[in-house]
Amino acid sequence: MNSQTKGAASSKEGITPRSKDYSQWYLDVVKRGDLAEHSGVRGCMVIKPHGYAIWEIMQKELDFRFKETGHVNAYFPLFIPLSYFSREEKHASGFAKECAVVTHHRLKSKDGEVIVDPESELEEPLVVRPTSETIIWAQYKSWVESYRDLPLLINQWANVVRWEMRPRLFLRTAEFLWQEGHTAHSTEKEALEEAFRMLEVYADFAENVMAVPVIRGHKTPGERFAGAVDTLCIEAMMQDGKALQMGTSHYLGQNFSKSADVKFLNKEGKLEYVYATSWGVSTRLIGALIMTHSDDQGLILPPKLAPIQVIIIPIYKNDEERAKTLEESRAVLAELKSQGISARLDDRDGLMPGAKYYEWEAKGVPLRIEIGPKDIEKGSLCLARRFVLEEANETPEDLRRRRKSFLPRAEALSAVKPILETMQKELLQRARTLQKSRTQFINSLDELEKFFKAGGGFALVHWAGDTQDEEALSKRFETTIRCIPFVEELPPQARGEGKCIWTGRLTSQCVIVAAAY
RNA sequence: CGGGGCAUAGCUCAAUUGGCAGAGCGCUUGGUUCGGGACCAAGAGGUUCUGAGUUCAAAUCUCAGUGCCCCGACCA
Repeated sequence: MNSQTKGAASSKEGITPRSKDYSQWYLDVVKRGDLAEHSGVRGCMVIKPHGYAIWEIMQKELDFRFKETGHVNAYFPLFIPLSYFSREEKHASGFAKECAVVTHHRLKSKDGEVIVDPESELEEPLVVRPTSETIIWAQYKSWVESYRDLPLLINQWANVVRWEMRPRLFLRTAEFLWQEGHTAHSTEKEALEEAFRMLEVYADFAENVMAVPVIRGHKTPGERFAGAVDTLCIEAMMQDGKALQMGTSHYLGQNFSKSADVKFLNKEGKLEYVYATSWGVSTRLIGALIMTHSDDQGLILPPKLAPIQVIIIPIYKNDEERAKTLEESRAVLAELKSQGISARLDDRDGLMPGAKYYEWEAKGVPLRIEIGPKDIEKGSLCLARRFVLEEANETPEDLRRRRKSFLPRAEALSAVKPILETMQKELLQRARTLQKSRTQFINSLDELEKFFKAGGGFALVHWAGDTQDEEALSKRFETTIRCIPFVEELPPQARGEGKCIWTGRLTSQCVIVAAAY
């Protein structure tokens, strides 16, 4: 109970999650945003239509970027024979504690109950994939013979199961949806380039579609993916100052090709093991979206990810007005659609307009258009934005007023697109400002302690410790080393040499320490 | 998997010492309403998580089980 939002982000800014209990706030946003709920099935969640619509847009945007970088989609089995796991030891032990295993294939009735038929036990248990490296590489063995077969650039959209003990909607559930790319290359250089390229695809998506600023970096050896030579990641800061890993891209070296025995003949006619990468992002991204942008009114969606970008609310007192405003609403709807904007008309009768405002705000719709008799009379439209960037010294009332604007009809219609674009930009800008304001370069353990006691955020520290030092640091501050940022990501004072905060040794390596989800 | 808490209408929760199963919200129907969460009236909705025990009597007490939430360990 000490990871609250006091400090940097205060509720007077209207951007901050209602105070005391960030996780309660999070659940509230998920619920009122109509995104997902826990199902009765242990650790699993139901993604509701609105939440799934967001995922579909994410899929579309990501898939487009994968195709642009030369990848194709395929699909591999859900079940992995247990023996496949024993081929890569580190990988197997990394996932050993969280696997669901199928051992039987039949049910039968006994005393009015349905039981697992003990006679149907499988000769070899099947592991429900926690990730697909092993089964995909078993397949690649028969696909690769020559350097001419490379590179193999394949992605799959799938569900995976990791038997986590503490589920949290979108952030950590027993089953989740994701994409996993698995590529094979003829040289180390090319594979490394691929790993970096895909990390950049993720970073670009996070920042330019999700409006979530990220730090690109390497994981420390202790945090590396099981079986990887190097793990690259993007880390984002949530509104409470905690970090969330949004995506990873692994350089696997020849580990998996050796364990699956995938060799190719190179141009010189020599037999060589292929070089591999894998990379993935999951529905956790939706959790990141929620925790980055939303406020006490509920979800805020960046326009590029909003299944509904504009909601039209007609206002009327009687049948005559109803007919008129609905007619105008439909005309406006058609014009927005012709602009390629995703718009919808809320023509439900019997609900007060105000009730609809609250509902669509909680669902994160970026822009609302109110159409009443007065607008029709004046030939105007009322645009109400879900989010505007706050100005210095602005009162909440001013802010609320500024969210609404009344414009002549034609002007309003041509303002919609620019407003959406501005909102997209400003959401990123606000998140970036928060991230910067809570990122601090720190060079003593005392200061580090103060920093986390005061609410925390990203601490940039010089680090030369090993995995054991890392564990000790984690225990002491209840934080982890999130990543070793690429040099370009660092502010000037964090570049170059400095004393390791833990061992005192001189080092040029700077890391981010933070509490994490 | 370890520590703590909770489980009653769709949701949030009441129910005094063990004594008739309740409210608000939501839902249905009708009417009046509609520029920031409307109002009135009528109505539907329950195996009080499951199983056993104590008792004249259990939502309430006891035991066991299950599920959920919070904290740790683990994690995309």
